[in-house]
Amino acid sequence: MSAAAPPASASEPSRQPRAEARRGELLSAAARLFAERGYAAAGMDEIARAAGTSKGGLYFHFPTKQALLAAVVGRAASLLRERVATAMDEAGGDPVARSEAALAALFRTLARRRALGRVLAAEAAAAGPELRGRIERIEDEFTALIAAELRRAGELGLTAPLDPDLTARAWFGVIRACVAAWAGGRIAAPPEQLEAELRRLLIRSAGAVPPNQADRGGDRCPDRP
Amino acid sequence: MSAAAPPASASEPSRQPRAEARRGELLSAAARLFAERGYAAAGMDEIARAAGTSKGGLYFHFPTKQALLAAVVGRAASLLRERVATAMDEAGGDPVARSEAALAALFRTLARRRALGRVLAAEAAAAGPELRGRIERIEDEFTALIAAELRRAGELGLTAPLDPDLTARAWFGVIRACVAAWAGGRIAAPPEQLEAELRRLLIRSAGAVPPNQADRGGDRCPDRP
DNA sequence: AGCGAAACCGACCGGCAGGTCGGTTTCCGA
DNA sequence: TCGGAAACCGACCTGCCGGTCGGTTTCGCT
Repeated sequence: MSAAAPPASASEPSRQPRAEARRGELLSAAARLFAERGYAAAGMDEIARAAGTSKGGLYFHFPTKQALLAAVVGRAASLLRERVATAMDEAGGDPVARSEAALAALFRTLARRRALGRVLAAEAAAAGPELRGRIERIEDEFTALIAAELRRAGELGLTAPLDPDLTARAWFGVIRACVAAWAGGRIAAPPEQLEAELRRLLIRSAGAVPPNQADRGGDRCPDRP
Repeated sequence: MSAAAPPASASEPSRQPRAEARRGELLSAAARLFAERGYAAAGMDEIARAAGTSKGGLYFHFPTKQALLAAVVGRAASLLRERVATAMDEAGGDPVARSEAALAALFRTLARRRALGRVLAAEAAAAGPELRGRIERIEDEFTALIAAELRRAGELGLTAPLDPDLTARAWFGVIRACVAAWAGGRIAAPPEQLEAELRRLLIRSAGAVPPNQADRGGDRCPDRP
């Protein structure tokens, strides 16, 4: 990865970029099939076919099936990371607002691409302990991100007394469960409405002052009409 | 289950009861191995060995591997059903108390036998669509149970305005996520403390009056010191 | 054009695990 | 004691799927 690197001019679809693009297609197809039929049930041949290539072509890019799954997971994690970071950046400095933004970004990203959620939530666990460990690490990462905001919010007196880590974990669980139920058609509401409802629920669970009312001070009962 | 039933004297380990007992052992071993190594990775021979029997003996009781998993899931569901029903019964008539009790029973049962949770949460999804459907049905069942209480509580003015179904779903997700994290050693707190913290969190998320304060009337801010 | 490497193909292999089956043991009722 | 059925055993079979490999096409570069 040292000598052969071209000048990286973006408009030149030479060797490396082309491979990269194919790699992406393969990952998409793999994610879809892993989600639809499960890790074990999705065959390498099937995945290759679905991506418009062959088994050999697939094995040219990924040395093993586990590596393929790991790549799928890694890419999903990167996407989530990026979306969440952007959303938190745009939310400004208020920790409650930042938490809300992070959760919303998580929700939207997972809701938009249900395959991603399924793979992260279930399939990866069935592929051996090391993958399971990686998934847990990713979950811990986002949990810690939110917990940090919650801790700050608590110190500022913006929430009820609570355990930030546990609360963050709980929130993550809520997002996952609701996205899963919604993706499975077991919640009829449109995603925007769902998101709004969830936002209220989560904020309430922290006993938090909604960010747009924070300047009003200590009123802790925002939900009373 | 109609003609062949013996007089059911509990002290007679004749044919049927003996088989039933072995069946139970097989189910336990299967649950443990499915949880530990995953559905795909756990072999029938291995399961049989772990239960102190042989492959043939195992196949005498269960026609196929999927059937075995289905039985494991079914038994887990029965256990949960029973525990939750009992807890709700004992909680009396107050819908908030009943919800709390149901959640607590869910939490305790899942926390006590982590294998059960893993199988329900992850492994079953990897074993084909029909099993996945059954799991979803079970989840829906408990969700509906809690949603009904929440709806009643809402009508009685004991909660903030909320969507009962969504809230119940969210609660279920919280339980699952926290039990999973705790079972994985990623939450250090002892289960009792965890349970208490979760209880507070969930009640707060509904904007509910804690049941022991319900008679005091409309005060909706229980967490204020 | 033509060369070399990257990218791709698909027939084939080998092991593994789910499922089978004939035989054996265990147990109960008469 | 004995007959027969339920319960159990484990060697064997078989299809499937992850992985391999020699060959072929595509592409960039000069």
